[in-house]
Amino acid sequence: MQFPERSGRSLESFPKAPDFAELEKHWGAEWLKKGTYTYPSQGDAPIFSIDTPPPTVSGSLHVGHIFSYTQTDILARFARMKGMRVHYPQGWDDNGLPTERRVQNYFHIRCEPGTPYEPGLNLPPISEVMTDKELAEKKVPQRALSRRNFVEHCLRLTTQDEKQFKDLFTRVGLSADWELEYVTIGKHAQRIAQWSFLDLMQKGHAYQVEAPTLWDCDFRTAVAQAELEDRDMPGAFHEFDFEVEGGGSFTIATTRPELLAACVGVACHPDDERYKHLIGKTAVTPLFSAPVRIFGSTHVVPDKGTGILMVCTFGDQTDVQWWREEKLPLRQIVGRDGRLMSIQFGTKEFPSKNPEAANEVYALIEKKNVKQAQKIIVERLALKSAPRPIQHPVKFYEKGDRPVEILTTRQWFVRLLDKKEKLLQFGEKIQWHPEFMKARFRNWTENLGLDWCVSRQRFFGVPIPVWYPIDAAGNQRFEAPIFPTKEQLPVDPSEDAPLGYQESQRGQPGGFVGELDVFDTWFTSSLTPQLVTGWEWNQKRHQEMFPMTLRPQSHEIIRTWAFYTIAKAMLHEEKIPWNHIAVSGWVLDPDRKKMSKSKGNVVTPIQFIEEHGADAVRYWAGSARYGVDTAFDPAVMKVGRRLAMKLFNASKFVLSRGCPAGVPTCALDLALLAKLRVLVKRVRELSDQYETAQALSETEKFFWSQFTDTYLELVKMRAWGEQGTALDHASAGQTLHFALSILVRMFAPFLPYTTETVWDWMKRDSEPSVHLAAFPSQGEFQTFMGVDAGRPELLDVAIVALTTINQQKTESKTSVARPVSRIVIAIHPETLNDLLLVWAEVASATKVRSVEWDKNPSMEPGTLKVTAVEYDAAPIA
RNA sequence: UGGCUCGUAGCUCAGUGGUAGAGCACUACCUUGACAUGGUAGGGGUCGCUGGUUCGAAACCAGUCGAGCCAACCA
Repeated sequence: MQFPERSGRSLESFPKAPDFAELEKHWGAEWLKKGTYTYPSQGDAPIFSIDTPPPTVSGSLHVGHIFSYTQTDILARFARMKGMRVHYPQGWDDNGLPTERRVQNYFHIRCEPGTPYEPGLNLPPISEVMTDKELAEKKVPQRALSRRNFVEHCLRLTTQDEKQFKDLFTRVGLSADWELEYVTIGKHAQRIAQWSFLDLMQKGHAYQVEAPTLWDCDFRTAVAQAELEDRDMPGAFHEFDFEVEGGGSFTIATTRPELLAACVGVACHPDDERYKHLIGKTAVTPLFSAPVRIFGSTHVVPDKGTGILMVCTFGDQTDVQWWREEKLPLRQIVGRDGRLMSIQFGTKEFPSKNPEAANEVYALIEKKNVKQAQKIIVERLALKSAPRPIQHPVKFYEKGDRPVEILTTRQWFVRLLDKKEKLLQFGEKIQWHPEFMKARFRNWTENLGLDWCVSRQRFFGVPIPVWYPIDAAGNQRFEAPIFPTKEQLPVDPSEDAPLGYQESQRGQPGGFVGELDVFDTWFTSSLTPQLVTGWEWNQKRHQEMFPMTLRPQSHEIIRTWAFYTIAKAMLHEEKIPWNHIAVSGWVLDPDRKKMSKSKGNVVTPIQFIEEHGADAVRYWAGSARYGVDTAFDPAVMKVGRRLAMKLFNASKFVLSRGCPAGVPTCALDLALLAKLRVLVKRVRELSDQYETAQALSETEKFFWSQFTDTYLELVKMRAWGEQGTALDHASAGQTLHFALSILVRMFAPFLPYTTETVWDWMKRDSEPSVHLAAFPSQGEFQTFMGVDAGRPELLDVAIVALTTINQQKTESKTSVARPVSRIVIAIHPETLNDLLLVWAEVASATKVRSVEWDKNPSMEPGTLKVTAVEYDAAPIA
């Protein structure tokens, strides 16, 4: 079957130079209008569903967003062109601490539950009211708002931010289906998250407990293990003596002397000759004279500090472990605000052999923060030596400014520690791209130390759907929580009353109280697959789409997002959430540091889209392999722009030639098609394996080295109809149009604007967008030209001849357009036989009028050498 | 301390057993009827280092140095 006949289009009818900004605007609107990327909910074609990362809506975008989201888009476009039904939603993660903090700063407000609700309150951004300088000088406190007012302001700002994100994502050509847009604070997301909780409760995976919990004193909330990071901080060993009951003493070393009042035990290694005689005896703390038990533990490292140490509630996680194992008492002194609480020595909880002295000392540190308390305690202690400064890693909440404390609080947990093996098995069932990223998941899962704490003492989040009854005596009965029904969801227990109660019973004896905590933001984020399929609220779609096809994400959140999502799918349905996970690398600044807002090295993407065009920016993103960190380099965008420009110009040439009726018959044309056919096969395979950067690289290489720089030059005269027969002319036209159609579609996933423009020039009215066209296939070649009769080596030898003669001209410092009156070429006889089949094209492209062959069997086959050359006139001086 | 990744041209990166590659940058030349946001050519690398396997190693193995990430350690 031939390529349909059509006449050429005059060159003047094409735009002289493309205006990328204009094209982006035009096609962006057109695709939206025509629903080009709308999910086809009907049909038998396989589904390609993407669990897109909802970016944190924090007001600023950087090139890293564009980088990874474009890589996903490229996969989506490949799948769509391969005939799959692509389900490509885009969500926004607007629930959580980063948003809360941004809202606080933006409006200069804070949430103070209990503040009366002010209907219709609509504060302007603080920047419109006063300058940063005024704000600092006047020390204006943040305005306290009710939770409802606060959440309203959060929503106002996130809506505004989301529009910015959407504009940028649209501009860069993401083929997301905007009808599937979602937000993680929306009603639907709340319903999904709360249902997840109820399901976990019912299956016995969730529990609440009053237990040591990681706590951030600034945000005043519990945090999870996955949200911690180590920071290297200065500290100091302080050495001082404990007395032993019945005589004797020993010296302990600690970096946290301020916790002395919270000391509940002393530990040494059971084999340590220096201390093992003390095991079982009772020590007495200095200053507070509290009796504490001395015990042995193999966890103690004898050559660290003094080899004997105090256990406090709680200095670190080892303390928690010892506290549990040794059943030590609880003496908590640090409060939720990071200050020392009021306590009384000489009580059952805080025993002391000298309560008066103890209380006197404690009065000095009461209500002080940890740092101040340390200073005071150190001054009072009889230190054995000057504090010995050290540099040590300290655990911080990743968004916090002070080290986390460990406090005993009532929190909700999801039980995971007993399911490590199963989680690992589920991780194995998923295909990781690249494969080695699976090791990060494995590593994290194997080393998991705590169950997942899912409750947060914050305001802008999904409320935990629980109430607690209040008994007749006015006690809250946490052990008897009341849950909503599925139909009630979503609920806000602080505003809605549970079934069977009236709102007036809130806080009353015999009534109820609503849970105030909200979920960890990952609790909702880990449900994105359920959220986009609809889960219980769209069971048909959920059935056909779960597990989803692909989760794209970056590697630093494998331990959170990927991990929790896998855990949730496993706990709820015993399924993996997706069949593939593709992990993108990071964008590094030129010094190879990760770009991040806190480092101030962030590059905003819009300026690069303006400067180089969206397709050029996409080219940069598409050039990077999955899992590989890439230094930010605008030079790559320039290359992308050059490619787009070349595609425009080559298309103009081809389309200006017309496409006469006929079939490809010339050896050169058949050779090109044979090579193109191999490329198509290769690129289909590569894209199936998520190796899209390689697919782009090979397509691009072919385009430049086999098509524009060479074939187009060789075929020109024949395409103009100035060489060969009418059949030869038709062969050229057919080949050019067919090859262009193939190449345009192969570039379409990478350069959607450029290719759509070219496709628009070449397509018939009835044909759809290039992005809905079929990706090139072997079958298409079969239909077009039947059996593959092409000999690829003929194009190779023609290119070698063209290059060699051009090289000769360059060495002569003359124009390549200069006619050659006579040339002598040394060549292997067999190579000559091939070259003669395409010599007419080579001669016309190099303007050689007369050639003499020096057949030389000692020449390397496939090469040739110019031994003499004469030009028409003297070289230009 | 353990796990993973990386080390190739001035720069950004391809290349997993067979004569070291691309683009950018650099140099020279050329306005030729798709394209000067172009074209034709050119110079430039002991593939971090040391051993080993192999006829043959940038690639495989062992070790080593350096960089990054994830975790462990946190008294």
